[in-house]
Amino acid sequence: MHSSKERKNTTTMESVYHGQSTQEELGEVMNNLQRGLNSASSLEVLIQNRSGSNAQILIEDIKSCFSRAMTTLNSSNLANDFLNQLQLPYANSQNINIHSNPVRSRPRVEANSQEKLFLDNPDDCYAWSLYGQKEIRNSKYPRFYYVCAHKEDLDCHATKTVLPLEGDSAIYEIIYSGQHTCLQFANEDGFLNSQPRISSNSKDSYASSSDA
DNA sequence: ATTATTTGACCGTT
DNA sequence: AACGGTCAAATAAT
Repeated sequence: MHSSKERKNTTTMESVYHGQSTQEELGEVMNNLQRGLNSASSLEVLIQNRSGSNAQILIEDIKSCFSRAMTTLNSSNLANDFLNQLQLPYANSQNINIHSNPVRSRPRVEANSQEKLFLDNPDDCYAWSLYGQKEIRNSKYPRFYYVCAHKEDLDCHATKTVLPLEGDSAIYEIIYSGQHTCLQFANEDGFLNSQPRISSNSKDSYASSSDA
């Protein structure tokens, strides 16, 4: 029926990495996040003394927002590069748990905002919709293809792929593509209900990927 | 019944 | 022709 065979940017999954990052901007973002977290924590202490339920909910919301924002940065090489260059006090934060990148030196290709990460957890704070999986030639596990869950309602075309890698510890190659245009709506009408809905794929689930 | 996941076909790229 | 990214029908889960 729907023969929407519009081939989009099936860009090659070479060593495509993020482009330039403005360190001032990123530093400001990180500082503001840090300030917000500190203020929220301080406010939480005050709220606990007064036991206000509504206020407590707001506090949780605030902390959730900061958490998601920091996770967003965590899902980007921007934060990693920045923290590696400048030793900020929150460089030891648990939110910055990017794994060492096993990829050798790569050319800095200014591609359309693709970022390849190697993380121990494929989850993030975005809502993704799984639209397919594919057996990959030299990989033991298939690659999972996600598009932002707000593609339809908010016309957000951010995508990501998750490829579990073999190894002693579970590491996932995660490639983010595109921008989350849905984020601009997040703070306007309150929530974006971007609850993480990614199925935490354990390797045992699809270990039966026998011969083709 | 609705939503999520699986699966294979389709098709562009290499 | 092989590979892999996308689509959508089939199936499973809730």
